[in-house]
Amino acid sequence: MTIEDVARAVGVSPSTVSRALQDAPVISAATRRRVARVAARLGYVPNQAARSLVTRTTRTFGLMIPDVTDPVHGQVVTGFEQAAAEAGYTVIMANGFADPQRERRAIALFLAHRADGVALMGSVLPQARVRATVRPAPVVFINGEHVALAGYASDLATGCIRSDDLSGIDALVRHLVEGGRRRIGYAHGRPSASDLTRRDAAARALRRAVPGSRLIEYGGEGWRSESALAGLIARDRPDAVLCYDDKLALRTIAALRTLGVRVPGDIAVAGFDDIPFAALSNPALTTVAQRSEEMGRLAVGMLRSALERAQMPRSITLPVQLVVRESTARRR
Amino acid sequence: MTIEDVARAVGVSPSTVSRALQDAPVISAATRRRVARVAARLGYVPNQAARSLVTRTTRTFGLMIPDVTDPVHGQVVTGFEQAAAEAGYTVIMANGFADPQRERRAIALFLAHRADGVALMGSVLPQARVRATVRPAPVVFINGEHVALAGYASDLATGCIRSDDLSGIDALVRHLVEGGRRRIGYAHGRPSASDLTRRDAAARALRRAVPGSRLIEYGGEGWRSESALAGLIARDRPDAVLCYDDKLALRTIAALRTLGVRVPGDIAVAGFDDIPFAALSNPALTTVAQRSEEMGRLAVGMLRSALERAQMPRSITLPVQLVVRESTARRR
DNA sequence: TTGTAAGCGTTATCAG
DNA sequence: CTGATAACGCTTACAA
Repeated sequence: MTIEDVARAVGVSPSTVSRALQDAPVISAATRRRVARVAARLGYVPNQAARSLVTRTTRTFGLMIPDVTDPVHGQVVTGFEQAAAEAGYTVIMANGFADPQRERRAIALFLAHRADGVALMGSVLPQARVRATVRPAPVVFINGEHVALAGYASDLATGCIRSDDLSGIDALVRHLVEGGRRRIGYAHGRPSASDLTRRDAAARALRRAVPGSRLIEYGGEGWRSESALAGLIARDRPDAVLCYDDKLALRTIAALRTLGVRVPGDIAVAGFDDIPFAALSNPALTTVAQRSEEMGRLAVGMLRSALERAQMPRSITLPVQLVVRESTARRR
Repeated sequence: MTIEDVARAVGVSPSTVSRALQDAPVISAATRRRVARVAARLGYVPNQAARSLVTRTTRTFGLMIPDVTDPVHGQVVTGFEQAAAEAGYTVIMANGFADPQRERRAIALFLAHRADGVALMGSVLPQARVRATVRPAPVVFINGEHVALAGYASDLATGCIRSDDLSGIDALVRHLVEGGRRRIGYAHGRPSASDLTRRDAAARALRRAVPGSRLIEYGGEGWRSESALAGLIARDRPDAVLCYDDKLALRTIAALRTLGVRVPGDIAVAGFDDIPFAALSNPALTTVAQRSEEMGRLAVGMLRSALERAQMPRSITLPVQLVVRESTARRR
């Protein structure tokens, strides 16, 4: 079923059908209607590949995420996909699993499909180099995880979106200290730039809030299981533990419970992200809310304006919000 | 950067480059190497659109899910995407949100992109009609949700994948009854075929296990918020509530907790799906484990064999497994 | 083993 | 307002 079949059926030329289907203003209303009717009856759907070939545009965005299974990533995908669909773009998706090899493969995929734009979430690749590879298509980075980004380093000046982890962690630490917690620990997630960034942010915030104190670290390089981590924490009995993210916090709370440690009675626990289950856990989890879905939408927005204005918008840091719940409640 | 540029740079014809890059056996090893080197240096990536146009195959699968945000869907996507990548397929993704209109749009998208195969998760559209539309590309349905599928009705004979909800619910009900629970309720999720199926399965299982008893229903048509639902349950005080899925169960437990109802002390609560957070909740959630990731992989497998053998494999019902945790523990 | 040429299904240009 | 016609970038007979 090609445009030619439709043309024959209507009794016009292929160009007329093409124009009619694109609502080109030159076409007569009558023809447009006839063409539309016949095309619908025949179930004709224009071949995107053929169209892309000539228009040199695919109306496709490539989206790489580390792993859809993570609730945060899922929300970013949702926001991205919806915004893309609204703008008439198709999304091709690939999981990168925070692995350089797989990320490169994902990018090659987007290149092969000539995606009009590319969004990379949690990419561990060097941003400038990626941009050079994907050029001329615009690339936006969402919460980049390239090693060089750990700690104080910063994203490229344009096209990067990230959450304001520093403020989030700072608010969290202040909240903990105000609650009378002094010995504060940080539970490491899998090694990553953002893990280090959050750890550093916590250390600084703590030094500021409680002069002379030092952040205790759990996990990190020699990272093993959550239960091992919880064992460490249970033995050490800090006043509070700040976890890399909500998933880890929830697992830690569960593991502590099996060890007979009460949260927040014995130890306060906080997470990061505000995933849907943070509010449902028992105790409900204190955390920092990231605007994940908005990040996805924003990425599409940046891509579109880069395409329209031929210039990538400046990088942006989204504000986060401290969400205080039960897991850090003051000791009775 | 086209195949012609590469050809010129190497000093051969475009066809030679094409063959070399595809590892066609006819090409000489020397040429193949030269072409590969130059192509890499130039950063040449074949244009998929052009390729599809002539090969009449896109190496692309369309995947529709109701909403990636749901953990179960996320796992299906992961399995699907991985299996697809391993087989050299690209995934184009669209959210259907259990809305016929959006599902049709998603399918139109797959059609436009000439996806070699299509997987629809939780589709609310009539299966046979969808098949007819997408033909000749194969379509697999994962946990179809078309209204006609509610209760006892069954999927098409080929290309459908679903979890054995009936056995799962049955095991759940028996477990509850063995635990001494007699007055058993079912908490409805959003209206859907699987919601009805599970409700019916629960009703039958209960009649079988406790002759003369009747399943109490919470929510359903006049469905409101979880807290309203929890209010209903708290007032009615059944022995146990079986929830449509884990998300609902977790929310219900949280809401009951704020009402001062103890789980499982006062009321036992069970879910369905075994999402990752089911094991972490407090109390840990009794549920039925679905093999979500495997469903995704299986869908790709079915699509591939349909493509290779020109015939869609028979429909399959995946076994599920009862996972007993704290939320349905025997009353002390 | 390599080159030539046709054609995949569209759209854009240029006449009419 | 509509119709020819030439690309778009690639693969694949067919020839050499």
